[in-house]
Amino acid sequence: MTTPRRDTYTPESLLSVAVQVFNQRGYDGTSMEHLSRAAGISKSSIYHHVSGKEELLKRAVSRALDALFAILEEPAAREGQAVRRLEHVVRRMVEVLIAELPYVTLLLRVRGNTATERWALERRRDFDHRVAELLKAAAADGDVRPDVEVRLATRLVFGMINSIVEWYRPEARGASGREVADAVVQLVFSGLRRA
Amino acid sequence: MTTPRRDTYTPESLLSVAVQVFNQRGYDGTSMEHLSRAAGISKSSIYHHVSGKEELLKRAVSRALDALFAILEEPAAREGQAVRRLEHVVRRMVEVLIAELPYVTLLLRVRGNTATERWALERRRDFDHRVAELLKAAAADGDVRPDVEVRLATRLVFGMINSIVEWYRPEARGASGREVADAVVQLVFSGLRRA
DNA sequence: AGAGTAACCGAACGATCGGTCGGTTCAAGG
DNA sequence: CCTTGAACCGACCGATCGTTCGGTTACTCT
Repeated sequence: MTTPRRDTYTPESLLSVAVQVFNQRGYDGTSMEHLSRAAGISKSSIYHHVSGKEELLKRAVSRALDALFAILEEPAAREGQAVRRLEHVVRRMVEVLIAELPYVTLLLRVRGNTATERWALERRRDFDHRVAELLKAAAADGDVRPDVEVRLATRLVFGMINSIVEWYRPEARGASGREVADAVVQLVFSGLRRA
Repeated sequence: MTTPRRDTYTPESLLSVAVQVFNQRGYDGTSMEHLSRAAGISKSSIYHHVSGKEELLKRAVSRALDALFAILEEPAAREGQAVRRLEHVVRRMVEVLIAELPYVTLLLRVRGNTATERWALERRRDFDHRVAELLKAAAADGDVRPDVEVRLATRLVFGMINSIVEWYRPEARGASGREVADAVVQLVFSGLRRA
């Protein structure tokens, strides 16, 4: 059993600092100098823990993507009525987004300038399609209102959920993750579900 | 009457090129070299038309903000029932967002790294508050459902509307601006309005 | 105590950043 | 035709970018 040295950075703990700075300044707007100041170690020391700036980005968006894809593997997302599965996925998306807030925030802001960013965008599209198919299935069951296009509705619902990263702050106890998830489900489904 | 020389850049026509590149690569991820290549003139020539990179940003976000604030001055946004005024503002926000798509897109992505960006964020907050007060008034009238917090609902609705910039492409004729506006109003108000 | 090594540092690398400068091109107006 | 000035250019500026390197510190293990 290796006892960890005290007070020292691991790739993971360094990542949590870096992601905060990335979200505040933007990935491109963040220099390694910014990161070193925020971490309290020298610029060159960062390279002892990670291979460079892009590895930090890759680790961050991977964490977010893994958490999102895990939702689709949950039993409640795989079994039962499509509209029920959709509701579960929507609720869990909000919860995951809040639980992994800084990582998902960063994921939602990548623009595609580097190979890592383009890879992240591609995996995001995969996830979106998986959820869109759920909504399509619910529409085929006749469980959602037919007067709004499925494709359009999917995008608007994703927009509402993803926008949470723009204002939710866990430290300011305005609303818990569950309360936000309830509100989103209310708003989305009282608008979507047939009256 | 001064006849304009043909084929030459004005600050405005240069801006429309620059905003496209800003939106594709991100403001910080865009160098003057990128802009010059996209505009087809040399880097130094850009400085003949505008004072620098930040002026391009300022012009772009100003255009977006002016268009948004103009909505609040429209008669239908100032007179009548609060819930009616709110519906008008929501619909017009979608229309303005689509009409001025690249400029609003850039506005919604500023992070606050420069003075111009912080100024834009401040004006955005002002606008948000003006709309939030409309929703609050509609709630006081008893015209929106009481089981979702006004503050929370405002943010989620803004999130849905603003997310349009992430996927709407005018060239691909999927849905017209009016169709999108209709869908948003349907989704927002069939969830908001008391049954 | 001595060896091994994780953690860290300052200095410097070539590249690129936003921006400046002196000068050239070219079409309009007298 | 000749002057004028808008439009444009290549070369260059100091600063900063992400990254590398040689070396030092400090802790663990024997």
